[in-house]
Amino acid sequence: MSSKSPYYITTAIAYVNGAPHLGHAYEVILTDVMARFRRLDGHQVFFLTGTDEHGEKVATTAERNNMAPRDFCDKIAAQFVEMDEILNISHDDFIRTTQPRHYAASQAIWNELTKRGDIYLGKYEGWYSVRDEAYFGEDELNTDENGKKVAPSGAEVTWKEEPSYFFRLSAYTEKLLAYYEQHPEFIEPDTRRNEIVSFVRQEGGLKDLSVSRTSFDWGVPVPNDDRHVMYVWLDALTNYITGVGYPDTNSDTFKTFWPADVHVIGKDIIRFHAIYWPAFLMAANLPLPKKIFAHGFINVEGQKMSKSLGNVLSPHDLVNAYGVDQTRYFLMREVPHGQDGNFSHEQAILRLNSDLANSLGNLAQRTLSMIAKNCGEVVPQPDGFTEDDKALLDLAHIRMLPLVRHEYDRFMIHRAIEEIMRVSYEANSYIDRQAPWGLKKTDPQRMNTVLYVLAEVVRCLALIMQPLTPASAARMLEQLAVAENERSFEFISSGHSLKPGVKLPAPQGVFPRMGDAQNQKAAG
RNA sequence: GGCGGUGUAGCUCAGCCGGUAGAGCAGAGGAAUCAUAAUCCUUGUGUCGGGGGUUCAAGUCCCUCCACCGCCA
Repeated sequence: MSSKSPYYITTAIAYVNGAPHLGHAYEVILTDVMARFRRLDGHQVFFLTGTDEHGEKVATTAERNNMAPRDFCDKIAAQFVEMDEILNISHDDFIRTTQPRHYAASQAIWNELTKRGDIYLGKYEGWYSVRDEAYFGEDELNTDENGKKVAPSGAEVTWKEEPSYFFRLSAYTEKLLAYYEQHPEFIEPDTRRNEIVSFVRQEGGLKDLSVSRTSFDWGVPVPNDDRHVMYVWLDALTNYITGVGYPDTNSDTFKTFWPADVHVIGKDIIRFHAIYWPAFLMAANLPLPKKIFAHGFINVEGQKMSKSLGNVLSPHDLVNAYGVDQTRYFLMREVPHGQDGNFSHEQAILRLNSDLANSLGNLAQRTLSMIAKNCGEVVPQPDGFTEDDKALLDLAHIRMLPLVRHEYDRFMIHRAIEEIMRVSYEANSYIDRQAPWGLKKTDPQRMNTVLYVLAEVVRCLALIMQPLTPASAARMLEQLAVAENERSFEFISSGHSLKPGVKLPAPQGVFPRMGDAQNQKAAG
């Protein structure tokens, strides 16, 4: 197809402890938008998402629901699969850590680490919190009102002692620091990298990491010692290589796609991805992913989403209220690169109306309906372009894509959207300046040219909107009679302009205005 | 407590290596009427968190203080 480099992008795999919420939706949409952009831009893309299903917490939750862990996981995993369908996610594979292929990969990497001498048997003892899935030092604990010891999170802790395998993380302190130094783009945004570097630089360096448990059995068995199951994070992180065929490092997928171009994750799990994962990979003698991108969280009406506040939004709520493409667009538009974003119904309506309905949707509609009424329902024949025409066409054909691509390269989707909207504004300004409705009587030839220019700009806008609003962009392209195999970004050029005389279907509005009805529905 | 970040128009944010502030939305006025009552044009006197310093010149560099956030302890 093209000589552009393959592109491997992943979401974090979702922990199946609970149902999908808006945060999961945001992450998978962000990743999907990036994956679609790269595909349309000529890259061979592999987009992996999935679910993380092991660990004591899942086992406990399953038990509380009177379900076997596996059945419980099946149930929740199905909800994530369903969410991806609803959100029109274009993943190439959906991995579950309970799949046989993943057991094979996890045990293989374990064996590699062992072979390398980086895993040894020791003993873990300390105060353990099931809820946090973590041990705490005596000095980290607080005392609650009943005089009981609790974790910093407030979770109950119990004294536990268990034999455990350890990963020699301490041996990687300097190697990791050197890697961060040599690859400043490895962790983004910068503020997250600063945090990681200062953590790794801590006095005494990194401590070895407990990587197995004997106190429960819901996990991948440790090879040659099945009293132990592997630590969930070692198991979970390995999904990124399982997905491309590990342990078969000679497979086509592995050779093509590893190392991954980017792991898209939430800022809360940066440490696992920016410290543990590269250390594991170094130990297994595998190349490291090129980038860890940590996104922020979505607040709702200015407040953190939380069950106790009762303001948890499900992806379904938004999709029902605004539509799939609108939900995708709003989240991408309103959450700046790596920062937290805010969702509010008022803002959603303002944004969706002003960007999608008023500017872009209306531009397409006014253009197409004038063509339908005045040009015999076919692409009009242009007749010589003026400077004004050329300026707008150049913007759409030549300048827009590089500007947008530059922002995508940096995960600045909100900025990319601004660049796209700028073109839409320019086109609306042009249409008023040229006033084709007035030319109808005075100069029909010129009217045809103006409408042709507009239709051509709408075509380019629809093409570049595809990653963000795939279904709506497709509808716009259908209305312009653009064939499905002519929708990649190489068609954003004057060389692939609309052919005059081609019959066009009846225009239909693509981005409806949101009114109070939607607001009510969403709030309820 | 340590490290890092943020604080710029009503709202969300841009402002690279210093040269006396910008964009979108919202608001106001006008034009137009092809279109989803959508569009276009015009319109922002903001102590750029406070104070001090360096400089001919500082959101933009230095110091300090305040507020908020993140990571670590």
